[in-house]
Order: sequence, then C-alpha cells, then structure tokens
Amino acid sequence: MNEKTRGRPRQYDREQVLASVLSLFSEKGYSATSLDDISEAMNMSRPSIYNAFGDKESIYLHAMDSFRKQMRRAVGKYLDSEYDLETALMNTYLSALKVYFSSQPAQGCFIFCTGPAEVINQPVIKEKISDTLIEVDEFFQVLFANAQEQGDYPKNMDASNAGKLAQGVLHTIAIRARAGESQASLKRFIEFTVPVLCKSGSNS
Amino acid sequence: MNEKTRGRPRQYDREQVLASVLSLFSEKGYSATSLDDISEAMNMSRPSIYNAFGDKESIYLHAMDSFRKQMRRAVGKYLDSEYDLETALMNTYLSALKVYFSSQPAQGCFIFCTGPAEVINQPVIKEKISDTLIEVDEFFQVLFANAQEQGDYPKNMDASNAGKLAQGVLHTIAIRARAGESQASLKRFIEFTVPVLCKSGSNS
DNA sequence: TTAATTTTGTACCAGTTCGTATAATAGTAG
DNA sequence: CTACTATTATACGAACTGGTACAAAATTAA
Repeated sequence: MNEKTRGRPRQYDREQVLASVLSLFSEKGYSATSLDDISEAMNMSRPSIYNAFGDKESIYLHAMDSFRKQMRRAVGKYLDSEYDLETALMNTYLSALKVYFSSQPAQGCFIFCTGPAEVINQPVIKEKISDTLIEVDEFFQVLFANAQEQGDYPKNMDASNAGKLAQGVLHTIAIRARAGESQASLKRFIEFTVPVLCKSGSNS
Repeated sequence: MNEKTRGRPRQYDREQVLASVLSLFSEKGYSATSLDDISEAMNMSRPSIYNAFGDKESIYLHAMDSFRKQMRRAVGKYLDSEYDLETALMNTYLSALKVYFSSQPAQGCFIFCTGPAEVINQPVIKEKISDTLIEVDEFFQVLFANAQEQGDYPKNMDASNAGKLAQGVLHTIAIRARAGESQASLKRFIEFTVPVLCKSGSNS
C-alpha cells in the first residue's frame, strides 16, 4: 500500500480530495462548478488535478463512483437475507435519508439530483447514470425475489418492476430533500410507503 | 387581445419563444445554457430578451411556468371525478410519459430533471420546485381522497402520503426516460405500479 | 408633422471559462 | 553524485460569460 515509487511524492490523499470534489459537485452541479472551484476545494493546482483525474467530465465521473461506493457501504448489508423484506426496505430508506441530509442544507442524492441535467449532451454521464439505475434496480429486485422465496412477498408479482418502484421511492425522497422538504416529513412518507410496497398485490 | 399599443411593435411571439427556450433549457439544463444560446434559440437580441423576460434566472423561471402549464393541460382533466382512481392514475402517467418522450432523445421532466441541480445556490428556483412539488402532491391527493369518498380506496390510508408516492412514480419515470430507458419498458412499469398504488392497504 | 414610447441592433465590457506549455521541485535508482 | 521520474507551481491564452450603454427603428398620440 505504502510502496515507495519514483518521482516527487504526491501531496494529496486521493480519497480525501475525491470527497471534497464530491461535496462541491453535489452543491453546485456539474456545469456550475468551475475548475477554479475544484482546484480550491481539492487544494491542488489545475495541472495536478488534470494529471490525477483528467478533465472536468472525468472528475465528475470519479465523484459519481465515489458516491456510489458511499451508498453501497451504507445499504449493502441489507442484502443479507437475515432481514425480512419490510425491515430491509425500511433500513435502506432510512440509511439513504441519512446521507441525503448529511449536509446543511440537505442536498439529496448527488447522482440523481445533479446528474440528469447533463445527460443529453454528455453521453458518458448518461451511461453512468443508466448503469447506476440498473445496479440499484437489481439491489431492490434481489430483496423482493428473496422475499418471494421465503413467502414474504407474493410470487405472482414482478420482482423486477417492484424493484424499480422501490428505487423510485429513493428518487422522490432525494428530490424532495434537496427541494427543502423536512427529514421528519420524509420519514413519515417512508413509513407510509414501505408497507405499500410490501403488501401490494396480496389480494389480486 | 390584439390591442394596439404605443411604441415599436415586438417582433416575437411570447408563447413561441418561451417554447423555444424551454426546449433549450430542457436539453442543456440551466447552467450549461448561455445567453448566446438563448438568443439564438429565441431569435432575439440579448437586450430584447432582457427587456422581455429579465435575466437568465428569470428566463428559466418563465420556462418552468411554461412547462407547468403544459403539464396541467395534459393531465388536468383527470381531476374530473368521472374517472375512477385506477383510470385517472393510468391516464395521468401515460400522458406524462408522452411529454417525457416528446423529443428525441427523450428528455424526461424539464423541472425535475434539470431543476434540482441548481437548487442549492438559487433560492428562487428552489422555491419554484418546492411549489411544483406541492401542487402535484395536491393533484394526486385529490385523486385518492375522491376515491376514498367513493369507496374505491381504503379510508384508513393517508391520501396525502399516497399522493406523494404517486408523484414519486412520476419522478422516477422522468429520470429513467432521460437516462435512456425505453418508453415500452416504462409503460410496463406503470402498468405494474398503478394497481399497487390503488390496492395498497386493502388488507391491513 | 412632431413628440412620445417601445422594441431592436451594434458594440462593448470586465470577469471567467477550460485547458496547457513550461519550468521548478522532490523524491528514487544506479 | 548523476540520471531518471513523477508531481507541483507559475503563467498564459483564446474563447466565452452575463449584462448593459447607446443609438437607430417603428409604431401611436396629438
């Protein structure tokens, strides 16, 4: 890990500056953030940044990866099937809520609040967002499929679309948090929603 | 309507240039759109634009209003209580889907795909988005409340949160459309989701 | 006609944008 | 000590940014 390499040693910590730029992009979005802003936030000179992370778009993509990693750490454990569906969903949403409200004012989901604006003219960002959608859809789908095997969720329901709906809840929470809705209000929304997602179709 | 006023007559049609700039902002988002872009799209000189719509932020707000009006025209009729809940929801989503896919490539919802990125540093945009959230929440809430009165939806359910969830479906569809998910796939998603929203809680 | 009023077109500004060429710096390898 | 290598700092540049001063143009009112 701490191998000695040739050349002048870098003065920055990769994880740390990525966290800084993630926070910056999360606040201002992609287009409104300048390389000067980035340089200041990272405390690195422009050429160093370019050398380390590439151009602006590439920096943004690194920030997206960083955020995804953060979210995986926060909710990945709920894939372990020791949780029943309702608990897993509830914990997942509450963990996400914590992240969405982790700065003042709340900024919601970095990817789904700042990314979509750039999608039309930045194919690489579009690809990354699409990729994220798929990963999260699959995360939730597994939750529902597991529940089906354990008799916790009706087998005639489509776990794939159930997963999409579950991610949809995440999207709306993210947008609402960023738009100023209170954490308490969103928690109540989650408490309403989780049973709806779990019980749906049981009488069809 | 066509009253003669003093001064040089304007050469632009207000609705028309608003449609142009809406389309432009929808594609590029707020920050990535320059006044030169706007000037070209509107076919108006910079000072004329400033005189007619104010500064860039103000133009964006006008575009948001324009989009809201468009959506109201598209789905407003489903508030008429001659539709049952399931039909009203279904029609609303399908109408929205049409708007989200009305250009190539699909751009989803102008407000919820391009707006959130700007929210943190543009209080006025934040306010407008929050306002839109409330209006749409109320739209759906009325649908559920009406259904409750007609025995179509369980009275022990919270129509307010049901409305929020219904809008959440709109958000996720908008994001997914813009990220490249196909219209057919989203239509299937809607067909899965609507019954879930309607039947929820009937056995609690 | 003349004055008043509104919109339009030209031109400009100071500040910012992203990116890079060049050189200095700080370490390792032999 | 001398190469070699990777990172850092300075400085620059051409293009673009949002906004506006000013004068010309096109209409109505008197």
